[in-house]
Amino acid sequence: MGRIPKEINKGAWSREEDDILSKYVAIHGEGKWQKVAQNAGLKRCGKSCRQRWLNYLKPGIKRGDISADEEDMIVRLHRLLGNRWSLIAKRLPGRTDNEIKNYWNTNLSKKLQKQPTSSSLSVSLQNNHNKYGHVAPEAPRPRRLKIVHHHNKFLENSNGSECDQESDETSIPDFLIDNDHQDNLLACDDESKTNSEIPQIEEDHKKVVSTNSTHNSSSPSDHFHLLSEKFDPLDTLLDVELKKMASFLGLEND
DNA sequence: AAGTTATCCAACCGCCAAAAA
DNA sequence: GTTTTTGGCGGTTGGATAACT
Repeated sequence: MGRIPKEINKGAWSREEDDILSKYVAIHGEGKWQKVAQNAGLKRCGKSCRQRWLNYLKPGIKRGDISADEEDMIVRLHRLLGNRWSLIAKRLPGRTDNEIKNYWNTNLSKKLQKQPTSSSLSVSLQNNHNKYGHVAPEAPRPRRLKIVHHHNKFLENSNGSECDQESDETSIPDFLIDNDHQDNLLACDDESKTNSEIPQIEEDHKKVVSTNSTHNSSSPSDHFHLLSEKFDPLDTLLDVELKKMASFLGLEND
């Protein structure tokens, strides 16, 4: 890890620090956070700068007022993905993993705990609270999946620039790739939730799907997209995907 | 009004994989 | 091939504030 400067600030960021960081990133772009901290004259470690930027300063970040639809999405995604807050956050544009994690720990976990314990989710939640009321992992977390990086590129490139689908990600199971593109699947669970509530990210997704269909769309992932658009068996598909993921991660018994 | 407890959430921490040297 | 650096992630902490007594 990077060396920590002799004198670093900790705790809440001041407005001045925010301004400095915002201006620096606006000029020089993101990345090389250790250098950002040094060159911008911030007495912060690089990680702190990165976190501040990604969670609060970056344009497009929403704060507070998580809607019922977003809440519903979080619950469903958590059921599918567990505590993969970053993956969940990617399905909720403008929301950060930290915010979702906090929201889960302070609101949803309690809410679900109060509900009847008919679902495995509720049961697992009840069994996984530590002394702070936080949710502990339901199982030993697998190592991070490279798909996260793949997805970032995927989305970034889908808004006009060239797509990175031909990168060396072929070793990644298709179901994992599809798990990163389940907006349709999740949105169509409830007919009352129109697709209009699925924001820009789905538009990106649709572009990608249509792009795929222009060449060969016979891959399993394409079938999945087609299925999710034609049918509405959300729970069944979720279960199937959950099992696939669990199998891949070696968590079949969870 | 004052003290105590509970809650929220921004920020920190440690771990790890990937990239760079 | 090895070491170092960087970036990303989820868990946890602790200060601020609200709610309660």
